[in-house]
This record gives sequence, structure tokens and C-alpha cells, in this order.
Amino acid sequence: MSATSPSVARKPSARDRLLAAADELFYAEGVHTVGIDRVIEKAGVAKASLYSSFGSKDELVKAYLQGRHERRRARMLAGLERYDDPRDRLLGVFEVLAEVAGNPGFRGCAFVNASAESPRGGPVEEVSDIYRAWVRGLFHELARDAGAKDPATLADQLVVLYDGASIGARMDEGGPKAALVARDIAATLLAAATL
Amino acid sequence: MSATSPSVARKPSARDRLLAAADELFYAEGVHTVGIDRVIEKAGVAKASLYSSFGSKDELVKAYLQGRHERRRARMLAGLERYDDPRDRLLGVFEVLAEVAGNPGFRGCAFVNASAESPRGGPVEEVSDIYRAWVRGLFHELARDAGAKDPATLADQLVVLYDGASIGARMDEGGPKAALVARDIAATLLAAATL
DNA sequence: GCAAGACTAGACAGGTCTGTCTGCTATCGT
DNA sequence: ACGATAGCAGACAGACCTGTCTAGTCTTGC
Repeated sequence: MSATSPSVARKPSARDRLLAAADELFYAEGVHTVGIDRVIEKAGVAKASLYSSFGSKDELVKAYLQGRHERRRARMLAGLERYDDPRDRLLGVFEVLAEVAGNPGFRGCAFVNASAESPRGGPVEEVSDIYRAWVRGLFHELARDAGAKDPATLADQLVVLYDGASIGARMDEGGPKAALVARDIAATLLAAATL
Repeated sequence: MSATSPSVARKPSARDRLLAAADELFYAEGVHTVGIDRVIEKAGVAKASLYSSFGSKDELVKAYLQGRHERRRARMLAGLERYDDPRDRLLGVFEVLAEVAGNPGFRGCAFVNASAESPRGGPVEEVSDIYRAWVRGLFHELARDAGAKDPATLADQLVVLYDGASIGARMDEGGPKAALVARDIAATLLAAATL
């Protein structure tokens, strides 16, 4: 029980605790609704630490969204490793989404939610665009691998399904249901696109 | 030019001016971001008038959303009158949505946006549920009329498309594009559902 | 031992938020 | 003519917001 062991039971840095608290609160209640005071209280951190780490609330919001992007990306890629067949991998995106949406704390897409309460052209739109470009790129790649005749068009369609599933799960409390509906539609579209 | 002519150039009531101002501001910038002061200034109305007409900001938000619901309903039903064939009427929903999304001020679904910045179980969720039940009912009815074998399932699918189109138009600045993508998917689904 | 850096606690400034209240004015039905 | 109703203008209270600043504490490398 050496007190300075670097790999065991180290308290996370103030920055990491802030990000964890911001992630929970911002996602659950909205980036504008939740004030700085609640974030630092949950993180157990002084206000000065927040401003020395991030500089402003906007930057904290940005970091929160970037963290969401990275974690969604990691979860999606890990989830798709289960599948070998390119067709299954494409539909697997909606399986993973269904798992995520079945989570009790699920409240829709963090980027859609944040941008609903943020001005156009601000930092939120910036990171949202990057996230959405990644989603579309992933679909494009999977559509190509699955043998779609026009992978770009199919990717556009799949993005619509992805968004619709996420909104449906948030607004209608149906858990994974909307994502599975989207999965079925995707299967129909894929069949039609590879004839 | 009688000064009291009831049908010519009457200044709208304070209540109506408030609703019009709230509609513009809340939709463009979010219900939480926009404060009471900005609404009454735009409406040219005293603060006391707002509180005597609506009682609270929450009630004003509710009235704003109810107005959106009613106008969307009227616009949709009027737009669908162009079509005779039941199949065209169903797809016409997405044509009307494309027209709406092509509007320069379009910023997605007012209910999705408002609920992103509102607590669960509040008045916003209440009116959102009513609106969404109407959308789903409309699709159900149109799916039945179009001869779908399982209109309830088709309606679920069309709701996903409707949500996805609206989010895509807001997040990706594509104007009516996402709605037309959704229309094409709907045509494919309808063909498969009426075999 | 000790200096440097990271962190905490909390006061403070300046602004904005919702909601209440007091006066004053104009219009309308009777 | 006159009372009722509707509306306007703005001060005010109390809470909450972001962001800054001071002062003290703890940890770590050397």
C-alpha cells in the first residue's frame, strides 16, 4: 500500500473530473441549463481550476462534445468488430445504436441537443459538423464495402435513418425500438441498392 | 375610413402580438435562451400584459408550441389536398416537409428543439407527445388508405424518416434535400409494404 | 528542505433571468 | 358621462449566471 503508487487508486486530475461531471450534467439537462457552479460542485473542483483548464464555459462544452464524439467512435468500431459480413457490419451500426438507446440515461444525440440551444456558427456547430461528417463517412465506407451501387446516395439515406432513430428514442421513450425500426429499413434499402 | 371598423387595419391584441414574437424568437434561438424581456420588446407589449395573459413563461412556451402544432397541421392538410392518389398523398407529406425545410428560417422541429432544453416530464413534453401522436396518426391513416398490409408498422417507419429528414435539414444546412431523400425511402418502403 | 505547480475555498463584480407591483392612459359598452 | 377593461412604462426584488481575484494548502521533484 505505497501511497504514491502511480497506477493504483489515483484520484483523477481536476480536468478529468470536470470533464466527467460536465459529460453527465450537460448531457442529462442541456449545456445551457446547467451552470458552472453545478459542474464544479459535482466534480469537487474549485472554480479557478475550471477556468485555468478550459478558459471558458464554451471551451468546456466543446471538450464535452469532443469526448462524446471520441467515445461514440470507439464504441461503434468495437461493436462492429463482431461482424464479418459487410452487410452485417452496415446493419450493425443500428444494432449498436439500439444498445446505446436502450441505456436508461439515453437522451438522444448530444450534438443535436447541444445545437438546439446554441447559436448558429458557434463552437457547437463546429464540433457537430465534424461528428456528422464522421458518421456519414462511416456509412459511406460500409455502403461501399457492402457492394452498394451508389454508396454516396445510400449513405445519405442511412444518415436520415440514424438521425430518425436517435430522435425517436429520445422523444418517444421507446428505448431501442426506433433503432430496430431503422435497422429494418436499412436492410430493405441495402437489398434494393445491391440488386 | 371609419376608425372603429372591426375588420380593417386593427392592431392585433397584446396576446396575439406576444404569441407572434414568441414564435419567431423561441423558434430561432431556443426557448431557454430567449428571455421574457426580448419577447415583450419585440411584441411592443408591457411585461404586465404578458403575465396577465399567460401567467408564466412556461405557459407562453406551451402556447407557442401549440400554435406551431396547429399551423403545421393546417399546412400539412392543405398541402395534401393537391393529391388524389392515396400513394401520392402519403409521399406528399415529405413534399410538404421539403417545402417547409427549404424556408430560409428553417431550424428543425420546434418540439425536438424545445424538448432538448427542457426537463423531462414538464409541459414541453406534454405538448410534444400530443404533436407526435398526431404525426403518427396521420401516417397511420395514410398508410392504411394507401393499402399497406401493416399500416402500424409502416407508420413507425415513416415517423423515423420524418424525424430524420427534419434533423438532417437543421444540422446539415441542406435545405429540402434530406426531406427528398426521406421521400425516396418512403416510396421504396411503400412499394415493399403493398406487394 | 524547499521551491514550483496544481489545487481548493470563497468573495466579488457585473450582468441577466423571471416575476411582481405601482401608476398612468386609452378605449368601449352602456 | 362614466365605470370597466385592457394595455403601457418602468422600477424593483431575489435568484442565478459567467468570469476574476485573493489567499491558503497539498503534492512532487530535486
